Amino acid sequence: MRVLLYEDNAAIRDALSILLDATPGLELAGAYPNPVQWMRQIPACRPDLILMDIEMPGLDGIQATRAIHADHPGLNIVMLTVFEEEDKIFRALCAGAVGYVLKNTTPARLIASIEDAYAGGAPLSPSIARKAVKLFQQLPTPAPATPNYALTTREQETLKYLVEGLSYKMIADRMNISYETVRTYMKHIYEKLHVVSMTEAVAKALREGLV
Amino acid sequence: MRVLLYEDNAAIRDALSILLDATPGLELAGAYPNPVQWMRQIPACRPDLILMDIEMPGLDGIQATRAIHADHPGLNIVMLTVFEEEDKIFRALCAGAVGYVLKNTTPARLIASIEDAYAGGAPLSPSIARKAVKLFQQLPTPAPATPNYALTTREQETLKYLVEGLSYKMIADRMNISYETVRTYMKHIYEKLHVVSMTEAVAKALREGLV
DNA sequence: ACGATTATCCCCGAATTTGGGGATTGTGGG
DNA sequence: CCCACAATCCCCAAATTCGGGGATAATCGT
Repeated sequence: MRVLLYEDNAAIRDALSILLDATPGLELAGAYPNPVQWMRQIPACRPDLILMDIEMPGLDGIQATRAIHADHPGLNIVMLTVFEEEDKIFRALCAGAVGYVLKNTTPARLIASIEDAYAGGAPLSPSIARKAVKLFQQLPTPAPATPNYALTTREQETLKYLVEGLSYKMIADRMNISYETVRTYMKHIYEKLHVVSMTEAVAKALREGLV
Repeated sequence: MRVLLYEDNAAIRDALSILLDATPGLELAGAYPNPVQWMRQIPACRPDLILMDIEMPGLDGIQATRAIHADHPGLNIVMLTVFEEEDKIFRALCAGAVGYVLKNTTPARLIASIEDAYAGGAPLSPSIARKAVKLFQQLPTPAPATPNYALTTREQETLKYLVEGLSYKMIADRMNISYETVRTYMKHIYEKLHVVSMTEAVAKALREGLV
């Protein structure tokens, strides 16, 4: 299996080059500090898999992944990075990466991930996998099926203001009713939503689009 | 760790019950042929994790997952099934499952998956992981960059529990730190997020995917 | 016309949160 | 070696929320 490496840090690039080349079954097809020249390098190196850093001067690893994936749909691209932000994970996977491993991964695991990707798997560092799964949960639900909590109009209004971060007093003010009435509505909301605190109510309202 | 099992096939249910109960560190909180009565069973069994079959008479495992996840956002649900269709995988993960393991998994791997899920991982059978990643690539490419609030690890944890609806006391308990420390973290979170109340913090965290 | 529901308001006591201080370790960088 | 910063804990006082009562008036459906 031929591996092409894009990594701007020379020390890391060299270390990985040695590691890859020393591994039986793997062959270092090339190693460059950035993927600007990928259009020439890929045909020249004929890699089976690309290890791609995210932060590189010249051309962003995610953009490069998108471009390469569009041009070579069957080519496996694995992101190799220190970033754990959901945003980057999401964009990298959408761009066509099949794996996402963190740089603190041990050499043995890194090799395993490469082989995993080549074998049709999806190597994701554990913490990454969890974040990726969480991203699904934020997606527009295929089958809405929003439960009916039967909140009255005023209760819904109250909940809306609560989600905006207002306190009981401020809500009372905004709705031109007394503080006590807000309290009453909140009690009803808590019963109907099966929650016992403002935070739970806000979380439930946002997650289920009640606002 | 307490595990609740929903599986309609009596033979499989019994076998898994025995396996789970025989595993050190695991405790079988309950085992039922379907999740119709989950509203009563979950408070009664107080599980840390649920193993959920997909095809069950009475109530579909995915729908049940959606409902349970809406009501108990912090509860880990792992799908246990024979289905490998992308459609079911997608819907299950969107519904709130954190893992998806196939029934041909060995007992040892199944136990490992359960522990993985409880530890905050996302146990996916290899072929499932690849399919899940492919689903991302079919998605539109939105996702603007999220601002960096520079929350420390512990502050992020605190925020996560806050979004789950826990009080300061409960968070202190869960994180094995004192109430006062939680207070300190909350003060920092408020400063960094530019909010002044729990509700605002929760709303901001959810809306900007900080959790 | 009667019961159910909605919208409004009130009290008390207990629990929780918030703001504004301080303090002590340990760690990593310059 | 010193400084910044993360992680941990503490106190006080004020503001806010929560649970469990109760009450009045209007509306609505059968």
